[in-house]
Amino acid sequence: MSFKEFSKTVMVSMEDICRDIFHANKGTIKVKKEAVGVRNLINIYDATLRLSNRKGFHAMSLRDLARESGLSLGALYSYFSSKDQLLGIIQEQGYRMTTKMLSDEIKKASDPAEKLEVAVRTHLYLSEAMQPWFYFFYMEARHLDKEEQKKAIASELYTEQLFVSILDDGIKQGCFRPHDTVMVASVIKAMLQDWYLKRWKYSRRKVTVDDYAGFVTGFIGAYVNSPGKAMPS
Amino acid sequence: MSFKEFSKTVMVSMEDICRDIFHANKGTIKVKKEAVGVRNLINIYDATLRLSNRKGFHAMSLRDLARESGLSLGALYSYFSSKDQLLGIIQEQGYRMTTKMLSDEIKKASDPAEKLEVAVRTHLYLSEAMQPWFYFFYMEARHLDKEEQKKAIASELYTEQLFVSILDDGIKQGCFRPHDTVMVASVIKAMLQDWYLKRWKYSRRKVTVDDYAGFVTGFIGAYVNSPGKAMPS
DNA sequence: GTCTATAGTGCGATAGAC
DNA sequence: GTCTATCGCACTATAGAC
Repeated sequence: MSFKEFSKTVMVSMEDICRDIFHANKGTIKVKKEAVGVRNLINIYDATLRLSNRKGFHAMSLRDLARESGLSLGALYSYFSSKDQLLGIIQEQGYRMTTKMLSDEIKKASDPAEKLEVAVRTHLYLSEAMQPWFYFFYMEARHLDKEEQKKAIASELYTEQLFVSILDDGIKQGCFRPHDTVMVASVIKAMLQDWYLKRWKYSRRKVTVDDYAGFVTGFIGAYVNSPGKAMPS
Repeated sequence: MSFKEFSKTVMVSMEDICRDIFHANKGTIKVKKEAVGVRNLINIYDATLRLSNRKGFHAMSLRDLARESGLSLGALYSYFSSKDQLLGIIQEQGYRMTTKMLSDEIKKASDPAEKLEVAVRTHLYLSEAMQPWFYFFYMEARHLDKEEQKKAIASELYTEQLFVSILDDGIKQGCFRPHDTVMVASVIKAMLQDWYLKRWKYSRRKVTVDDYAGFVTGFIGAYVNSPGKAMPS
């Protein structure tokens, strides 16, 4: 599957995400009409990601946000109860959505080698389609309160664990050579994260997400695949 | 060379760094006595890194910094002319020092395979010895003004280029198989950065920097080394 | 060289009109 | 449901005593 195909089938629109959040946070969102609420949430989150990813969530003032989203300062408070809560809502919704989509896609594959490639591709495609969200998750995680930081860490470890399981299975079934699966999963995550953290670099070089996915898959394969068991000199 | 040996021979003390900065910024630093100046710079930068890495540079107030460094608000302004300048000083000095140390160490090695391993190890050891600095460079780069952001990008690309050159040489000399050296250098950087960005994870797992260096070297080797030219299934 | 006190600014959050 | 006006506070930066 290429990124283009992925976009058509799996693509979640900003509107879907915001509708989800709208219903999940009926307690704090004072606006009752879905059409109005969702439309404004789109504006608000969109503006938040744009401003935060430029200069940091903390450096973004609610006055900035009001201007960029087209709402007034007062109106913003109909959609969240404090600036910190705004941060929390965006983060938490993000984990829920991305971990779910990743697990769902992996289940579709059968043998470990295929699962590994699907997991890599899906993660990259997701982060490509939702780059501002992923960048935000990574860079703003430390501004969460203690309780929510735990969720961020859990999310990181959960994704990593998906890769560990695939690798362990592959070794058991003999299609991967034995290796330290936790370490390999760690560096796989590092490579996947580099894609959305350094987008400026890859864009400049005209490396597409499909190029990157192909390269990373091959790079991992050279280490884990069993056939040429020859170790480096 | 292990990290322990590296620490003894190459280790730069906080004091050396601060003495460098003290002399390089005589213009803005109002204190004239070196002993006093350097001692307080150590306190200030140490406190800045500690507070910033916990909750972000922007979220750290100068009142926080005064408390943590043991100086008064007024005294702080004898060591920098604005909060933004403090950020700039720490960043710029960091690039200067780290790129220099990295280049110097690489020059000592002869053949490409050895150079590659030395570059990986040196980068990891440096970031281990100065973890708060490296974390700070990465996370606060976007809060720099435009001029200084260019320097940050240049620094990232310079380090990457060191790896590209080593890989290109290795291919030319036949000890590495032909491959996309720019892409390989990119993911090498991603793996090196993961070490200081996710220290909590590796500490928790009791992975030492020597463990990580050995693993990463082997992981790269599986892809670039020529002997077992067998490509994955 | 370091302190305390404070000027001046811009923030998050709220109240109440429409 | 959205607006404008404003409160109280915390911030960066400076002035002037010691």
